[in-house]
Amino acid sequence: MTDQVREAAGVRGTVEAQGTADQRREQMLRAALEVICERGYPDTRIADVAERIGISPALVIYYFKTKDQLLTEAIRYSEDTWYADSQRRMSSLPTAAARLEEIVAMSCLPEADPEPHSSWLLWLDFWAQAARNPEVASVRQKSDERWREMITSLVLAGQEAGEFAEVGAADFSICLSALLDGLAIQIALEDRVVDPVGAFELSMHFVANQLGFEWSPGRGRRGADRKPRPKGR
Amino acid sequence: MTDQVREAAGVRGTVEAQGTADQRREQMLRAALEVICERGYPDTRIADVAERIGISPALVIYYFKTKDQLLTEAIRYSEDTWYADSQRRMSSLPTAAARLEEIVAMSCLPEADPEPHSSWLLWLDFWAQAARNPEVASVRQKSDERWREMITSLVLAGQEAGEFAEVGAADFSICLSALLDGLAIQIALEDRVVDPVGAFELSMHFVANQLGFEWSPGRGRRGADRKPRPKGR
DNA sequence: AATAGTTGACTGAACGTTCAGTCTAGAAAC
DNA sequence: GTTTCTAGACTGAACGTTCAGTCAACTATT
Repeated sequence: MTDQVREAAGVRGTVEAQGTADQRREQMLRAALEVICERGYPDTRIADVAERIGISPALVIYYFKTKDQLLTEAIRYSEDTWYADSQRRMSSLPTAAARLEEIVAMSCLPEADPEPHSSWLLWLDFWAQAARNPEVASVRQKSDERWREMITSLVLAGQEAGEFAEVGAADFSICLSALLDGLAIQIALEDRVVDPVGAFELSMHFVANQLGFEWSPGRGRRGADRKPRPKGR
Repeated sequence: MTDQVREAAGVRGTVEAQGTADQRREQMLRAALEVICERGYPDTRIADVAERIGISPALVIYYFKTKDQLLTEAIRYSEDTWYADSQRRMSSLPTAAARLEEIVAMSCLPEADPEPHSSWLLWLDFWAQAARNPEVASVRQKSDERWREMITSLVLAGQEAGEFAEVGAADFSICLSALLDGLAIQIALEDRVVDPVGAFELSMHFVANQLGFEWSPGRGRRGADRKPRPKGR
């Protein structure tokens, strides 16, 4: 886990004074995200973050003036990472339908998150925090807009290509993103009746139904019948 | 506000030693909910709750052994109140469609919440808390099951009455509740593009579309064009 | 009907802990 | 030799919880 850092640092030991500082920051941001996932946003202490990467708490304050800054930047970082990742995945897929499916999969299925953080729980804290912390609120607003725009333009592209029916793209994006958020809650909270795969298929049926194309669980994607996810926690 | 207590206590001054204690509890629970809405679950201090009703913090601990107990009971209380309220509303409506509409309205439109707490934000804290607090988690699980069962049985009833098309009631309830949760997030966070009325109509279109009945915004309900909700906060 | 005993609601002050942030000074880099 | 990075000790404040005791209202006793 700490090897990522060394790896990313390159083989050369020196020359990277400026690089090193940036790496330190990222290292802390990642650590912060891990702690937030485990303990929750409000219960995340700078001492936890420091301990996780074996440095002193004072150093965390040295890099981020305050705890709040560390945490809000961590959230921003997570947000950007996720978005970049989704862009990367989109770009390698041919049809609008496939891209939409990928988006839905990213929201429902665990698997290939950006690295080890399972991040689902992060959203819950993220939302709760956005309610009172203006900084976080603006990150969320932007993130949500980005997300909906992504869906919207995907739908429009699909419609131009003749893949999708002519429904209101804006309304559809609001609907789908809300549905995915709602399902994400259940998944994050490990609800007994809403498992990731079920949520994925439910969402895809909704999408296919609304946009008027055919979709069935099997397909090229490794989707439907994955390994029987670990049940208790 | 404090008059509720006197009112509920009845005109008689004495005899109510046992009643008084229960009222105190409820008074504290309500105060706790108010504070949670304002400051958020983790930042709610027992001193806040005490101050709000003009008592000493020690008294709060006297009634609830710990802060945690106060807060979890407050959530349970809120949950039960909401559920009871929804039941009450259901019972006075004739058709399954009308009841479903009422449910959707309760999830989207502010207006007639159980009293002053606008409670939307509560859900966000509720979910975030459920992620790590087992006590809260079990309250949420039950609450969600109740909620979905309510929808399910409503759908089944509507189908038997010939109001609705024959779709899978269980899947539909998962879908609708997720959609409503997702929209609730946007409403709570006052997202620029998802206002309560828009969310309500979006949901109803979804419902009507899925269940195959006609629905248009106007109707008997005072729904669509209400007073132009206060924008900033 | 006055007195003493009992109980439950309630408070103020204090304790103990936890934690974000500061301060000082040493080590490393340039 | 100055700047950057780092750690350890420390501080100040916030806050949950404890505790000893007050006050008022009943009950039982005489």
